[in-house]
Amino acid sequence: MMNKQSLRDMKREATGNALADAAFALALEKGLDGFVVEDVVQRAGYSRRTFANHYSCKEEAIASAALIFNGADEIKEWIAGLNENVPPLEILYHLMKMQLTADHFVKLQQLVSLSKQYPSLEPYILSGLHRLQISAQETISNLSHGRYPEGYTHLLVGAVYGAVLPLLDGSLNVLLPGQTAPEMPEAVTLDHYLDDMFGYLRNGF
Amino acid sequence: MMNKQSLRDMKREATGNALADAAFALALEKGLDGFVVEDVVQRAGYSRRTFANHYSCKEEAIASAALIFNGADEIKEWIAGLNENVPPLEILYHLMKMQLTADHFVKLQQLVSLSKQYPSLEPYILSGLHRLQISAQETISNLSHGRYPEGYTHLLVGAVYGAVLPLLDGSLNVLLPGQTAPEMPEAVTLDHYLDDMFGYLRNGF
DNA sequence: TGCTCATTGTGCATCGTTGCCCATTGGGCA
DNA sequence: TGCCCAATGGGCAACGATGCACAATGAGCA
Repeated sequence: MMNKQSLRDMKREATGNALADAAFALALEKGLDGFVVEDVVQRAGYSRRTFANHYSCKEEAIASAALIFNGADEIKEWIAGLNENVPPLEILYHLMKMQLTADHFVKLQQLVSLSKQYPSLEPYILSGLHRLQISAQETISNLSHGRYPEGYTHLLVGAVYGAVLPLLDGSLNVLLPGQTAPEMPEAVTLDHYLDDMFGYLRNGF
Repeated sequence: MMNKQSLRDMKREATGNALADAAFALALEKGLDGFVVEDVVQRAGYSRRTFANHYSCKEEAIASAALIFNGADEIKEWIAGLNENVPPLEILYHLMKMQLTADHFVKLQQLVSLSKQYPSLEPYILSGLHRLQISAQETISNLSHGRYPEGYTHLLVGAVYGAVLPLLDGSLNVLLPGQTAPEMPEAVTLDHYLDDMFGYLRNGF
């Protein structure tokens, strides 16, 4: 149940994360055109050449920050220790609960907000979300070895990630733990919304 | 006046320092034979092979911890910005003041204490001190380009480092900033002792 | 004594990071 | 328009860190 990946892989991932974090922070501080790649690598403590080894441009690095989860190691361990009998929908439920923390949700919102201001970010964000969905899909597929109809798990994963989308673009008012006053009558908490959506899925729509 | 060494060199040094720190901490916690190299690299986050790239054994790593100064970067900058007209003795004085802080002095005392318990440490500690002396010697030599008689700067540096030795082996009772009660009548503060010794040197013995 | 096993030493290939190079791009300015 | 220069992209070699294999050591034990 220990670290499945080698020290080398862990450090490469740490490098990419550090660069993405630095790029994301700079984007929030100075806007997309308020800094250059040199600033990113200087803040993260790497060379410009190394940045190019990980990302093709600032936008890609910024969007990749959304793929960095706080409890990443714990999530990986949990996935590695998953039992084959756990229903796919419950895997997805716990995965969402672990990944979509309040902190991470704020980060996603900031990212989407940035992409409104700088449309060039959008394709990279979409690409990042897509990779998340693919990753979840593979997790599900690896555990349910043909025990479900073709396309069934894709449908599930697609539904879940589809349900998350309105959380991001501002079409829903989400009440975060720190916030107290729900001026908007339609405001819901993040946990509430997820539970509602998974309720629909568990009841077969 | 910026970082004179490359990013690559800085990181290599950081690796060696992290390994030395881990080895030193483990030696204090568990004794010299209470841990193995594997424990060191695991604590520092490196591989066993990397340890071998830096140190030939535990003892060497532990002793090297004494060469790690808190304000290392500031010291290097100060040396790099030194004026040629500064007398060698004053260079040595400031160098000692910057390197021999109370924290570092405690570390040296712990190291010497360890070497009493584990004599195999001693040669590595002596080697480390010698490297320090060589380093100071080179700093002095590089700045005083033949403006002093042959051997004169060596004499100075040797005298200074000779004066430091009794501080380490317990033959002098040194009163540290945190300590209040000087039960021993001969107790002196670190700064006081250094000032006295440099007083002798400035007066030509 | 001979065996086992943990620890260490070391050679080698691989990979990630860095430094250096130059070509290209694109915006600002004369 | 043509020029300059910051920023970028990418090839290449050097170097540090890693993984792996294997030999050597040495303590503990049958």
